This record gives sequence, C-alpha cells and structure tokens, in this order.
Amino acid sequence: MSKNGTVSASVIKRLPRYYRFLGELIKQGTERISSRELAALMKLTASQIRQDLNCFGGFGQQGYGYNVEELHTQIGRILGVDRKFSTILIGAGNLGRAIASHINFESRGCLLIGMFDSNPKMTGKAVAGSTVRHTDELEFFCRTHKPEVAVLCIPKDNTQAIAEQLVGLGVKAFWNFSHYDLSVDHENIVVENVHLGDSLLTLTYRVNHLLHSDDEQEQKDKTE
Amino acid sequence: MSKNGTVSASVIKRLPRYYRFLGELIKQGTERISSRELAALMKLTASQIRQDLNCFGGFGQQGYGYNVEELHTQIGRILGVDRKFSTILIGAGNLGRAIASHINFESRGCLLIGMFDSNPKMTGKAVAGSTVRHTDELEFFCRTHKPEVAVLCIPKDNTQAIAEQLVGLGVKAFWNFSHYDLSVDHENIVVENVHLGDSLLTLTYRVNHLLHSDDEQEQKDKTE
DNA sequence: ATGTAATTGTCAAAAAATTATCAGGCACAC
DNA sequence: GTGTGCCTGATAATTTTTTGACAATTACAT
Repeated sequence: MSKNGTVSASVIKRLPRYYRFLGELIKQGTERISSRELAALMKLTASQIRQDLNCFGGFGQQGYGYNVEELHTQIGRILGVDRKFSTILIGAGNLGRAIASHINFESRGCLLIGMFDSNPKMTGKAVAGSTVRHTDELEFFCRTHKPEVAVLCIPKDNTQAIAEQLVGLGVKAFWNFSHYDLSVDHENIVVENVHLGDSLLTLTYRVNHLLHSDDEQEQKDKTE
Repeated sequence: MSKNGTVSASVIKRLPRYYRFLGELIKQGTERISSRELAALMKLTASQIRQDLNCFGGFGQQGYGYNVEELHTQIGRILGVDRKFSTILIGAGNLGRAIASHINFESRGCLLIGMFDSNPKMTGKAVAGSTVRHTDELEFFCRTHKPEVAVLCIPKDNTQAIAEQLVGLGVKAFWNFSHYDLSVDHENIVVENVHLGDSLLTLTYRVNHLLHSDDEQEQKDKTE
C-alpha cells in the first residue's frame, strides 16, 4: 500500500501527531480540511503535510482538501491501530502501574494481556483491569499466550537480560522505560527507548539558555 | 561560553544521551575515551560526536581523546544540571505520582518543591518526599515560592488554562504529559510536550511494518 | 631526542529533510 | 455549462544534518 518501500523516520514520527489532531477535528465535527488549515493548526508548513501524506498515497482532492474522517482512518491503518498486538508489561512499580492505567493500549494497536513483577507483594494486585503475576510465571505465560510486545518498566540492570529472555520467547518489540539504552542484536526486533530523564534535561537546557538567550556575554553572578 | 549563539535542536537532543553514557563510563572507571570508541558504544559515527561537541568548544586532545570525567562535567554545565530550578507538579494521579517518584529531578537541574491536585482525597498524601496540596493553594504557593518549572500531569481539557494561569504566576517552562499539544503564545516560555501515546504508536507502526518489511507486495489476508 | 601511531578540530562533500513553486484538476457559484 | 478560485501532488530549490577527509598536534615507545 505504501508508495515506496522506505518511509523516513522523520515522517513516521509525525504520523501519530497527525492522527491525534485529526481525531480532535472529528470530535469537533470538522468534515474537511486543507493542508494550509491543518498546517496552521499544527504549526507546520502546508508543504510538509502534503509531502508527508504523499509518502503513503494521495488522500486529498484538488480544490477540496482532505476529508478529515477518511484521512484519520487511513493514517490509522498505516499506523496499525486496527491490529491488536498482544502486549505484556514487566515491572509493576510506580511507573509500570501508571503506564498501564494511563495509556490506552487498545486504541494504539496493542492489547495489554498481562503484567509481571518480581516483588511477591505486588503479585495478585489488580491494575488497569488485569492482575499482576509473579515473574516466575513469565515463561509459561509467554509460551501460552505468545505476546508480541513487551513494555519494560524495570531497573536498568535487569533490562538487557529480561529483553534477551523475552526475545527467546518470541517477543518482537520492546517499549523500554528503564534508564538504559536497550539494543537487541537479533534482526527484526523493534525497540523504542523512552528516556523521560533526557526529555527533562533538554527542558532544563532550554530554560537555562532562554534566560541568557540573545545577550550571551558572560553576565554571570547575577542569577547565581 | 558557547562558540556560536545557535546550536541546532538535533544537537541539543543528543546531549542528554552523551551525558548519560559518560556517567556510566565514570562508574566503570574509564578515564579517557576517543570519539571512535564512544561512537561504537553509542552506535553513532565518530564524526558526529566530534562535530556535536565542537558546537560548545574543544574538549578533546589530539592523540589522547577526551577525558571522561571532564567531558561529563562540561556537558553537565552546558545542560544546566548545576542549576536548581524550583519545580512544581500539577496532577497527582497515577502518572503524576509515578513521575514524581521515578524521576530524579535534582540531578537534572530541577528541584521538586510542591505537588498539587484538585481532588481533595489526594490532599495531604505524601509522595516522593513532599505532600500533595490542593490546587486552591497553587496561587498563593507560587507567589511565595516562585517556581520556574511546572510538570503538568492533568487531563487535556484543563491543560491550556492551567498553563496560562501559571505563566501569569511566573512559571517559565512546562513539562507537559497531558494528551494535548500545549503551546503558549508568550515569548520566552519553554514547552516540552511528552506524548507517550505517540511513542507507542510509532512502535506499533514499526512492528506492523517489520513483518511485511522486505516483501511488501500485497500479501494481505494472511494475518487478518 | 626522535619516529610512529593515534586522535582531534575543521572544512568539504554527501545525504536528508524541509520549503517553495507551479501545472493540473476539482469544487462551487452563477 | 462555464469560469473563477482554490487545493493537491509533484518537482525543484533550499536548508539542515550527517558523514568523510585530512592537516595539525599529542602521546608514547624506543
């Protein structure tokens, strides 16, 4: 369905945002929109939107623009929201539980079918509609349910080992929240490292440099 | 201190990762490292590392490489980890509490001095060393403590209004976790939108397309 | 001391991403 | 139906980012 086998990562990264904005437009009852209007809304250029969408096909119509609902559906298909990848979450600590309850996995093509934690005190607790199992059960569970996606909310020291184990059990993709850059040697394994700390640091950088932005001549000791 | 007033966003985004890897190297007792070695470790090119670092100054030495500890310190200074921006967190739900306890704010130049929630049931609860206050106290608290950074873990409907209020109270930067693209008109306001859902969607996309990767000719109905 | 191997910082080249431009085509008014 | 204005898709131009190349410099062994 794609025009060209390879779509650049930059484009892919923008797709979810398009999808989100289009969803909002539907809620607001907007039927059609031009690339110019959408660009104004999303603070992009119309050119970029048209170019991005044309990586996947011509969804618009000259003199009309894009049908919001159709475009939303198409991007959804491209992203794979209609899929239901079986997903497990490892590490039911603060972060793991928050992710489980805060993220709507289903609307993003994933189905959370199990949560695991090595702490026996967690075992049996109900979180976001499922019950936390002990990691001892992980292997059996995977052999039975064949999850394709794993969310990792575990300390960095265990991450690599657990990931390798899960690859052995057929897991194809990792959404990794541990403070560790996971990289799996095996081919055809997808890894999405989320580094919230890095995100905060870039914020800090920007706040830091905003203050001395235009006048950047050693005006120190004033704020320290 | 910077060689050139403007450093591109691409470079800034990589700085925290350099900082992280250098911190690990220090832990492991590595004293010096060449761009080539660091590149191998981080899966980058040596050229890129040298070019990135040279945006800020020449931290290396020919024939020797970079002193790990010094480089770590320098990048830390550039990022601003020595700063202690007063930070508040709004929304002590699942996600807010997880962020508060999971992220080490101090090591990233921020100091979490208060948490707020509109739900009276949350008020008084202790999270990550501080006590959750009711949002009624927010204004008074801000006038007293002058926080510069706000972490937003609130529903998307309130986000824009709360942000505007906080800007009025002197907040300069937002780390926004609500499912909403916050953008503040005022100049000199920093916004870092974190969209975990978007991150998951790109994972879904990649898993989805990994399966039909090289052979992408309409082999449908097989997996559906 | 001297030579060799290693490594940076810088500049140039290449690649990638973004933006501008425009012909062609469609919607819509009349 | 016809004309006008709008909008897409495609292509070209521009900008940005990444990679490659190399002279200059340093460490280190002998």
